[in-house]
Amino acid sequence: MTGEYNHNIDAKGRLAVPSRLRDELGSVFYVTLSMDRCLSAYSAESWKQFSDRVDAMPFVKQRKMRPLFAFAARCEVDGAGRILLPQNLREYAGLEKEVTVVGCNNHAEIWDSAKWNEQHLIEMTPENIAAVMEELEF
Amino acid sequence: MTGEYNHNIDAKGRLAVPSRLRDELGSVFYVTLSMDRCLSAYSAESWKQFSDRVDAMPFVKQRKMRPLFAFAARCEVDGAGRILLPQNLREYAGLEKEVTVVGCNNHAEIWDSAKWNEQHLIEMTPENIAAVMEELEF
DNA sequence: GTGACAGGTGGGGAAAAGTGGGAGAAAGTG
DNA sequence: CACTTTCTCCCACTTTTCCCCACCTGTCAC
Repeated sequence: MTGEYNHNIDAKGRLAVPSRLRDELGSVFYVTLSMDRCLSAYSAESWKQFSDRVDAMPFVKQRKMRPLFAFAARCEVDGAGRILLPQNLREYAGLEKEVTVVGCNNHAEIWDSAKWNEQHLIEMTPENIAAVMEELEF
Repeated sequence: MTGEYNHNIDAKGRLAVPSRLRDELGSVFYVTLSMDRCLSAYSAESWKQFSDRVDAMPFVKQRKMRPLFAFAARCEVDGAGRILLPQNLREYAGLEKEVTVVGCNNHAEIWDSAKWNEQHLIEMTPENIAAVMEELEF
């Protein structure tokens, strides 16, 4: 998944899934908390991979993963290509109205646009790109 | 199972099963004690897995598992999608009226809402999420 | 320039979920 | 055996959700 997409959350908490990402996310996918106070969306397939992996962990370690499930939402896209984001997730990520959806290879991230713009500035410098490629090792 | 759901226990000790979890828990499931003074609900299927596993343990070890069975309740959901929580379980978890049901991948947890809100604050910080994902290596 | 189409946005109404309470059945108690 | 208490099934009400339709806007083709 690639690209940056600006969308608005409407009064009911609905967010349009960018059409370019719709195929890759599928008609039912999962959204959960992520670092940097943003949300991450995973296709049903990669969510299953993830949850199977947690299932295989020892009991005590499973408990630590609790927040990732407790605050995850199973989202079904409606006829107009939108999902309903639960209020607790919106609050966590500080989503009010303007939202940026960011393609991140195996998942998509959902940011408050203002917050993304800050992050964006940091990440989009030649210096940072150089640093990133340094880490690539191939 | 995913998500956070707030419900009220009524005067008769009944609790509505969140509709999003109903399919996964099934029409008959098991509720028992858990850590952190909350209750855990397991689908009939995963309860059987669990009890089979205990069955396979050496006798002396089985005895230690006794409380998990002694205080477990087999719950049947009624026509309105509710279960009846036995008083001893409610007392253990300090459930009065406001209750939060939390999806935890392979089971659901039932918390007193006030207690969950405290836990919630700890688990839902970006720092904690970052630490959790660190452990995942996903 | 204009029409057609696709993507995105907004809102109303039917359906479902959640909540509360009453009456009859069952179980426990003196 | 009578009485109380608990459980369970049923119905009614309120709130929320979600499904559907309509509109708006930008893009592309002609």
